[in-house]
Amino acid sequence: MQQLEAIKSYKTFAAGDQIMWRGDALIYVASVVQGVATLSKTMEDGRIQMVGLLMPSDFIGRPDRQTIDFDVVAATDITLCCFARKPFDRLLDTVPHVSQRLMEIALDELDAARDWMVLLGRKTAREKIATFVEMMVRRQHVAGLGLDKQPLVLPLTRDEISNYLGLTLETVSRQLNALKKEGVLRFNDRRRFEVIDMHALHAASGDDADGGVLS
Amino acid sequence: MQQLEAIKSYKTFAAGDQIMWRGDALIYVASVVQGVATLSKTMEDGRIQMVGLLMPSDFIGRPDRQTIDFDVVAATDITLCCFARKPFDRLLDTVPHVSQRLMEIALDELDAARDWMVLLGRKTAREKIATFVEMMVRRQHVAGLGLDKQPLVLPLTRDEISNYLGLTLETVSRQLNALKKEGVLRFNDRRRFEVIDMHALHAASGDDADGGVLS
DNA sequence: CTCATAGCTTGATCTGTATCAAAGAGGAGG
DNA sequence: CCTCCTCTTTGATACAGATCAAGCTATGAG
Repeated sequence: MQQLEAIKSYKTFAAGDQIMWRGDALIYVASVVQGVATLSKTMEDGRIQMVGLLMPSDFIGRPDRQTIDFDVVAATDITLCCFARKPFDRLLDTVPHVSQRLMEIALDELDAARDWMVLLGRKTAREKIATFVEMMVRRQHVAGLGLDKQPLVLPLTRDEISNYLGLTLETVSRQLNALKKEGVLRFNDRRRFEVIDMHALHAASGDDADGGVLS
Repeated sequence: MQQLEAIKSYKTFAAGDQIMWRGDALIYVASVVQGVATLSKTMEDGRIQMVGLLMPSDFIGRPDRQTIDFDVVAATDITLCCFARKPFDRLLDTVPHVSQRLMEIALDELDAARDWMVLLGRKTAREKIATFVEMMVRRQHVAGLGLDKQPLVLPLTRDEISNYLGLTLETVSRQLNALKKEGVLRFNDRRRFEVIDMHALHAASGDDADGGVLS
């Protein structure tokens, strides 16, 4: 792993910056140190679908692939820990443990993508929003913060959320405000919120009871 | 690779048979020799979303994962080439080429899942159907059949297609018949069809011009 | 402090797809 | 050849969410 240390460097981007363009050569791989980035695809006529959300500890890059097929954009100010592609690939060939870890990451992403397919194809607007908020809660807890760290942050605008969930921004706004009115969420400002009724939130998500969220 | 030969066996299933249940221990990995199987997830209340379609040459199984999180069902009669899990895993540790190939497969699936997310989240019913039919054309060509092999087969019922595309069976039926009426497709029976106007089909898919389908 | 602007909310209306309902094939088994 | 039974088609209607259209509210620049 000392070899990895030798080739790493940090890069920062401001909120809104494009980190990589669809079709770009993948000249480095990186992991997110702090901040949030979005992976998204745009159709010819401008319709956008987010296909992933990168948060601290997430990884960008794919062994043996030269390009990526989506845009990567900084949603907030973000710091990446980057490894130049060439030496990283060499490392893969020599250290089996690294490539095993990458396989795990790829399979985790695949599982997440499939869960998202259920959300996009079959869930109602309400269920989509509840699932999204629950995910924000879970991921911000995992990010080393205490279990009762409140308020939490919505790292995306209403418009970005709508592109993640396959909705319009108006529908996102209405559903979020409905959850507020019902006393499930409380907002300090547009970005900062607290979950008042975790049980109701989960019940609204359409997911199996006790997915282990509260454990 | 002789080691792989030594541990393989064939299994067949009839159309409709459940091949693996969600949560099942993954006691073998397999590749599809012939026939089609579906991967799908069912919500508590019965809503179903297909998250993948296995056709000849596709692979089931994931290194280092003990269970799967979706159902695998035979859509047609199907033959699998199976490898017992334990010896297969041992092989992974000793033959790097195999695990590289598995990584490629996982990344291909991830790309496919992300494309499907765009379809589910942003495409209209018409675009979904056109994309699906185009995919059937492409995959049946790849399966070693001549480029002009017609008629082609729809290996799924209208109901199954609706679960793949995030629609209802009625909408699938209507859209398919609309394409027929417009002279884009021709049906011999419910399952066998020909593409009359490939260009119109592609134009209706919502995908970028010339995705290399016709080349 | 004031303005400009990007993001958000809220209301009215429209529409694509779901839902509900019923009847029409096609194939398998007797 | 008839009879189920499953799959499919087709029509009528309902509704969730999109679209269109104002306003509103933070925030950052000047």
